[in-house]
Amino acid sequence: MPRAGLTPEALVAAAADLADEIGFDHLTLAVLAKRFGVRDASLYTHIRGLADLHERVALLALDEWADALGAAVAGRSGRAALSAFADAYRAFATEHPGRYAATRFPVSPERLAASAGAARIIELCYALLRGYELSESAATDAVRLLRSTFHGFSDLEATGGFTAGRSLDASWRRAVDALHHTLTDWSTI
Amino acid sequence: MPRAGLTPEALVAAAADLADEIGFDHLTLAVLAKRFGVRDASLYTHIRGLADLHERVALLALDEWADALGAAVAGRSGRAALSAFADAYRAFATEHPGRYAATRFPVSPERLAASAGAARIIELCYALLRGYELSESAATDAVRLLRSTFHGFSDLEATGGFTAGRSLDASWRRAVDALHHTLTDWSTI
DNA sequence: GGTTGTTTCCTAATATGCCTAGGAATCGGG
DNA sequence: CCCGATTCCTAGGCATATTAGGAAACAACC
Repeated sequence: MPRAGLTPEALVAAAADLADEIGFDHLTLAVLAKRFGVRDASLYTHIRGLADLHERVALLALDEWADALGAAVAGRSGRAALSAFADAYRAFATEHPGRYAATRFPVSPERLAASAGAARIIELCYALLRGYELSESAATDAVRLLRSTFHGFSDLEATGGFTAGRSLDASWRRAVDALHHTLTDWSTI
Repeated sequence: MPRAGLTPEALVAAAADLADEIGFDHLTLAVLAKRFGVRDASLYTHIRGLADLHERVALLALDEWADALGAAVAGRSGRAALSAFADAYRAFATEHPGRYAATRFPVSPERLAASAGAARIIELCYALLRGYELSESAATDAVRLLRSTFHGFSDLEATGGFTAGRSLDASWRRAVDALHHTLTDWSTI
């Protein structure tokens, strides 16, 4: 019987797709192995175990997400950049729910530092604020506010937390407008 | 050997405490049974299974949370009510991480409707906005914004998403101030 | 092309967790 | 005291994660 030709990269990519299909916490070694026509024990040649796979998927998702966010804000500034960033943020969460859930998985500090994704996203947030002229400590507060709003909305939307009949798109746009307004008036609040 | 005297209520209360200690997704029937000095199979007389336990803990947490939020806003209005609500929201999330995680567990619609907790929390959010004079659709957008910001901040804080050195309390206060400002200027944004 | 060493994948086995079936002990009402 | 109902138990099945060790495929070298 020929070999399946597994690699850590192929496993992680397939696991990320699988997570988007069935949910990050339903991601199991058995179903991942089945996707490659292989026994689950065979995966241990390429990954250390389930926890390792989870971390690798998280890092992959953070990288892909950073790419998407970076592309969205490229060539834009101020309100246009904020809006594009926000939409790319929410789009990633809704189109890749498994990957998005993975980004909240607690990755070990060493691996997180070794990978660029997470830091790039934070950096993009700070870059977003250049159009609003904030002090350093204000910028940290503002980045936390942006991330809280974006993450909270995306997470509540993904987990069915919003039940009112009104359009989620409309509420989202309103939230982004409100953030722009807040950032504009930051020093006078 | 005398009986352990289990009841669904005792099990759910202990499960909620356990979730706060070890995390909602590490909550297991084996460790819950051990806490009562009982075999895991014995729990099935009182609960239907793990999924049922998860739902019951979620409903308990929603009720307790609604109580805390209701007490915080009682007798206050406007900015003071918003601030008290926000602090009670975050305090619940940080002091009861397992219960807080449980509130995001997808409970079946029937049970959710049968219990008052979730609806009371949403209702409190709307009540919070009476001081700001918003139209009906605006109120829905505003409630979604409030919940997004509160949930996003609490969740990122709980999962270690904030790493900058600045005080989280200070950033939180700033976020609440920003929301007050947004609500005040809502119609002009 | 054959040989040899390495890597990949397999089978086998253990541990833990959820869950069901059926039996024994305990409790409470007569 | 006894009888019915309930509670808790043992035993077992199934799924998953994980380790150990063996066989087959691959690759490099003669």
